[in-house]
Amino acid sequence: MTDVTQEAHFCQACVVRSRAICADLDQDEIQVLNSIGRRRNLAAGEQLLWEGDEAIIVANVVRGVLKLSTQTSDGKEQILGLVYPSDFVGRPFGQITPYGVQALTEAEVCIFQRTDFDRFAREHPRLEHKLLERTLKELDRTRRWMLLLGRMTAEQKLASFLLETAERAEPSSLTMPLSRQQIADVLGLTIETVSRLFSKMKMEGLIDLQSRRQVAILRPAELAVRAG
Amino acid sequence: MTDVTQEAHFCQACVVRSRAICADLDQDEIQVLNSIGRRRNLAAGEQLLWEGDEAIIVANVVRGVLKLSTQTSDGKEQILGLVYPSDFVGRPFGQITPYGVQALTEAEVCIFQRTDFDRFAREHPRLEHKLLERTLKELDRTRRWMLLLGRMTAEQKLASFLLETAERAEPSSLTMPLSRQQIADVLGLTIETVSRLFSKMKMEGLIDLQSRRQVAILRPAELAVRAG
DNA sequence: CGGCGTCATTGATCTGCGTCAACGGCACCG
DNA sequence: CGGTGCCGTTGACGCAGATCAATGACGCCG
Repeated sequence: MTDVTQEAHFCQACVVRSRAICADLDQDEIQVLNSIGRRRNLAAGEQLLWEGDEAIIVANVVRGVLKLSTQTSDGKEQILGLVYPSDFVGRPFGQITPYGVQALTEAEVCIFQRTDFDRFAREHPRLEHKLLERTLKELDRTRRWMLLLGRMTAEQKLASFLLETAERAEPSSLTMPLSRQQIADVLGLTIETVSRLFSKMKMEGLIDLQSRRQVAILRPAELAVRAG
Repeated sequence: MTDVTQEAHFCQACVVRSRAICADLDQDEIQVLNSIGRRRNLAAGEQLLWEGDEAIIVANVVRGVLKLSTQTSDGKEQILGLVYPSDFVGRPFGQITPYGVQALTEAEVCIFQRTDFDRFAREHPRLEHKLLERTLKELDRTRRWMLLLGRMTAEQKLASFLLETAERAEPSSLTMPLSRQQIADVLGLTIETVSRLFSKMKMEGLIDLQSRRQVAILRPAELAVRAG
């Protein structure tokens, strides 16, 4: 077996193959894509891309959770997006990475040189179409988040966040990939406010906190009411 | 002359032709696109799309300014984006319009049935590519806006907004397409806070207010400092 | 097991912005 | 010209959430 076939084989066994942008590609195309990509493991906390750097690479997420984030000149952070397995990160067709990308958990990504990826994409309309649909969805999600940031109270923000996070995870008891500070950075709040709200919601029986990262949603309907 | 050629002729004379997503299309393609689109004038305040409706149409903006907006269950509005000539509006490849679209000024748009447009786009990779690049840029812009909404003070927000609006318009004296309330809805503030900040900035000599809609930026550098 | 560092919780206080209310200015219209 | 209505401005006040500060709960490592 050559290296390429080995890698192609690897690609076919890829756990996110059917959900990622590569889903529609045929056998030959996958092999080409494979030859320009490579796997990389990231430790929790490891930075994949730095805001403002040249946009050298793009990637598919295979395992783990990453965050996209930026900060104000005085250092306050805002998380712009969370990225889960099968999601795509990076800025194709752009010179500059407009936000930082960092692993929140141990993670695995499938990396491409941006220029290689751009060329491949332009030659494969089906891939570009997938990427377009994904980008449009991401834009919708981001705009919903804007409503949250601009017009919701702290309680509405946290309730919305918990419900959305729960959707991503297995039923009932969910393990938060985010620390309190990171949740605050997602919602445009401070860590103290987030912590107080967790305590309040626990006291009111909406949620249970088995440990700091283990949250159980006890009354989703009531939580939805709080989310507004 | 048939209707089609007339319309094709019309398209070539289009003022946004070179900047809109149709820019890369050749003569024949333009004619096809033309045959499935039509012009429409909108009065200031007229609604083009309603949030939550079926996504029936998409459009290019030819003239005027439109807003994309949504609201919380208790009626507070958040403007999600402003759309200028040559920009694209609507949700291709989606079932539901995720936000309302309303003309802020008298406007002219070039409308397509979404299903027609989707089909055309899938058959014309160059158009899809344009649309992808545009969507990626819009996503970048939207994410920068998230930082503003989540982490900036009222003054930083307004200063940023004024600078960005000035970029869009002719040098020096700019005519705001937005009312005070709409500016507040863009920035996630109240009309009173916006009004107070305008007064404060005028008093400090940063801007001049010739009339309610006429703003002149006197000290852009200082404004940039305030924007953070 | 104990000491240390990190993260989270909780309390006390402050403040930026929202809320409520009154007023002012400009356009429009009879 | 004066009335009417909308939009914007300004002031007084209150509160949600930020800030400042202390304490608590874990995990880690020697």
